[in-house]
Amino acid sequence: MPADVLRIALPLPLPQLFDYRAPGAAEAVPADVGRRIRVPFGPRQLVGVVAATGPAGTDAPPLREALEWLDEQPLFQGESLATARWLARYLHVPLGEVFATALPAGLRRGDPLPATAAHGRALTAAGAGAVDTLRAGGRPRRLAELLRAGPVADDLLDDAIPGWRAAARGLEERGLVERVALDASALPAAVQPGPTPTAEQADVLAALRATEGFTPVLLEGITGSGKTEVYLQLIAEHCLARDRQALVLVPEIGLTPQMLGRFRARLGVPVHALHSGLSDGERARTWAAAWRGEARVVVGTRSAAFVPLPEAGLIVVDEEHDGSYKQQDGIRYHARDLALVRGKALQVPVLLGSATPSLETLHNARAGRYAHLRLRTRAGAARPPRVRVLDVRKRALHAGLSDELLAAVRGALDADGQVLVFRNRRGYAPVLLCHDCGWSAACPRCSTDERAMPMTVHAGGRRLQCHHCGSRRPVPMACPDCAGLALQPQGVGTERIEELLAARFADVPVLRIDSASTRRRDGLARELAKLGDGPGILVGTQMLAKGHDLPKLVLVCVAGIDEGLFSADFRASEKLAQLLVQVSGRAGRAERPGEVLLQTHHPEHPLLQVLVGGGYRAFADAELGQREAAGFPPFAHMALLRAEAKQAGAAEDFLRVAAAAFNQARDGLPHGQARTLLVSGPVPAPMPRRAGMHRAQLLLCSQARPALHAALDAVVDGLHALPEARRVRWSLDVDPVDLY
DNA sequence: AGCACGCCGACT
DNA sequence: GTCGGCGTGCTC
Repeated sequence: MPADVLRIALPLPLPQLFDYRAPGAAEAVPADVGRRIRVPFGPRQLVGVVAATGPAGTDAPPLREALEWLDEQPLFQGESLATARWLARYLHVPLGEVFATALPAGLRRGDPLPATAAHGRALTAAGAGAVDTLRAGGRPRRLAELLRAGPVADDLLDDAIPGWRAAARGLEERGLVERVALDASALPAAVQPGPTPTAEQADVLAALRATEGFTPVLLEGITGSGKTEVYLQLIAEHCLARDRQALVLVPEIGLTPQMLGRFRARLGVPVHALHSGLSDGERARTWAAAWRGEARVVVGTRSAAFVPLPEAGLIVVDEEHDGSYKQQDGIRYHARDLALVRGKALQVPVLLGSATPSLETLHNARAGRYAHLRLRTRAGAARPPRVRVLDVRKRALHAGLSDELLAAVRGALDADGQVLVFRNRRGYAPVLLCHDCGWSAACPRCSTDERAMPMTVHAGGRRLQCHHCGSRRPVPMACPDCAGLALQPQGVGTERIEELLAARFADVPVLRIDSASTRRRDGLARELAKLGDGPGILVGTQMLAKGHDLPKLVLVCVAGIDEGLFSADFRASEKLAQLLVQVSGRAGRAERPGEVLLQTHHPEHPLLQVLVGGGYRAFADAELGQREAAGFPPFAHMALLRAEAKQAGAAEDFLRVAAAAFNQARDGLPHGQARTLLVSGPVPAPMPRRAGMHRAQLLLCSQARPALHAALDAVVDGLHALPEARRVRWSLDVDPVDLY
């Protein structure tokens, strides 16, 4: 009988596994599944993960031998292996790409799993007797004195004695100091006591304590109601006290040093952060520490949804509605949905927290699939902000701001308060227009069928930038069409608002916060520190909707949301409502009452009426009704096949063939299911030309998830082999959030 | 994907 | 006369 082969998942956009002989003429055994391995692949080498072992195919040519094992133990095992398989099937992407996405960069490249035991230094017996012989005041002496009380962790030494490593090396050579591994549980556990839970928090905690096994819970709590306090208590009780691990997912801009500090101070165990600002080495170490069960609390952004949890006790998804949980390129997974699938497999509670739950989650809660707990009052003395809609029709506007709004800003500053001015447009002005001939600056590489995309004016009016492809050029001296000198920036972006406010309120600091000023991870904290405690103004985009606490913020002004009220995207209303509620929630967190001004030309718009009159719940009720009537998610399920090509027409050609295949697959479905599957397109993408590529898409929609997935199962693998596929870049987005 | 092979335009 | 453009094909 021929020996079994290794069936390996490789990080390639190909649907199949690749077969190899085990390295060194060894047997391939089932225990190899989940181990990383280096293999030759054509002229290069790749790192793959063993997906299965088994007999080689009958017509198989002689197989190549894999080069080397990279792990003794499988990195994927049990739940993590099952979840990777599930995700590959659900998203219809190759398993190898899921493994690659689940691993931090270092491990993906083939680095060994890093050591994670915390290390420290200790005095040897000889060292203990020799402390007083060292030169007083010198670094070796200070180090030795510090170690007299017992071993000290390396990272604590970093804080205590800068440059201690050189001193330690000297002492180690003389046999006075040694490097020791520290038991994580032996680290000092200085736990800061938390506040006494409010009555509401106590009720919620009681309900959560009663959960057993997999329990999805929506924790709907208004801003300031103390959701984080509930997470902390639950982690302490449900995980740490029972010797289990906790995973906390936060949105990209929610993971601030402030919030990590709070976790660290309260939990008394090492809290591991996982986010894009870390080095590859740090990410790999945290992943390894979680894999070994050493990391008891992991707080991270989207990709942290993949960390192994061999001793899982709880998963928290904070701000579960946040768009940053959905990966928008590569394998397009949703971290919240992944967390739910893992919670089910791991048999642990999954806590979804938000002041403005996504309609998907609300729908699930209402259908009884999730428990639904609420926090309706702000903790402490804080009162909810007063919201006023400012009708600015026929009013004079200065950089888009009305006199009434500016007067309110003055009032707030005079009362020693801070003000946030929110505008969802970056740059100086969205359009540059020639007042003489009507020419406007457009991006040469991006356009819809009807019109080229306008370029945004930046840098105080000196530069043009395309927000779709990023291309830049200087603002021309004269109109390229008529040579006139009447080029005028039209419309208002955050830069222009900043310019006006800085001129009007020269006595206070005016800070603009946007993706440019906050590229670095600590950028936001740095910027906000400039504001201090005194009166001042923040101008910015949705980056300001969450993140740092701003206790002195008394007034939030929302300027120019009118574009958002009339967007074609079916999720635009939901996003706008969430944004308005989130940004409003920033006002008046401390003892001062806050005020919110919504400046609009459409005060009668139903979204504003419902939101201001009945709050987010009323909005969500109304919106869910409309989604149901229109047959949109969460009452239907979608998949979007996107394609782009340099050649005009190639994307459509590919999608036409795909559409035919989907229609054929639909005819093979049971009648009840087939009727619900709708194949629409191919149609040009909402931005048919972007960065020089021609783009089109095909939308699949069904009320029955099984029908949608049956069609995808039948078609997607075959798309790889289509001749039409060779001329295009294509990708499938299951449960798309954006339809473009 | 990424890499090799292969067949047509402007350079030392 | 070659360097290099990217179309096409293949990877256990």
